[in-house]
Amino acid sequence: MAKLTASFYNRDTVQVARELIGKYLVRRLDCQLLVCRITETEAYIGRCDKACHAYNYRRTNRTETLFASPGTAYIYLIYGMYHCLNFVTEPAEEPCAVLIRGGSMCHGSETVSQLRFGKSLDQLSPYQRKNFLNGPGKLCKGFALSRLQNGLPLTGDTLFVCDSLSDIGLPSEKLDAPPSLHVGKRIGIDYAEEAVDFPWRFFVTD
DNA sequence: TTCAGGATGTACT
DNA sequence: GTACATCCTGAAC
Repeated sequence: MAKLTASFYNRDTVQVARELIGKYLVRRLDCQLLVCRITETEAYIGRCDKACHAYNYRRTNRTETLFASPGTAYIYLIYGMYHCLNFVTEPAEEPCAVLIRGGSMCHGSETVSQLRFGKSLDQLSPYQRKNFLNGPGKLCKGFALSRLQNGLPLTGDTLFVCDSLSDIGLPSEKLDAPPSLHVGKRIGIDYAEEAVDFPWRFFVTD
């Protein structure tokens, strides 16, 4: 299976965040594959970014994973009940990561529906279908990701990213038009002073 | 369609 | 004690 290697993540964090848009996030759960196309990311760079948990190289139990090798999953609990999935970037000891903020479902929808809502796909309201994976907490819940998966290597078989669905033996998507990439300010970091204005969020619209 | 408010636990001061 | 890289529900429009 062709998955992105550590060298993909071992680069400038903003560049990695931009290039992750449109790639496929794959989660192996028991014998099933859950797959979505990544539609929204944000870059966090510890050496200069007050919004980053490891700003100014602050190293605590929670941020330890951010200092790990590029291509490691950093997953933490937020607001007491939700989790956020990040990919560690740049060389080890540089605390940088890309937050995966949202996705568009490709494969395994029924399982994800059960994980998210405890209901079958055909029992969901239109509102629930529309807001299936459009947020970091939703994506983690739907893909069964929690702190148990913190530190997992993205070069393994449990969680990884690939360029194309054919890389994992699924038929390719046919998109009506190549989605256009948007750039903007990051979300939910109003406390971060000058860093609130950094244009480090990337997303596509449907 | 948007809005306010509450749920919830951990890290850090 | 306070803040937090969020989400859901229900009420009003």
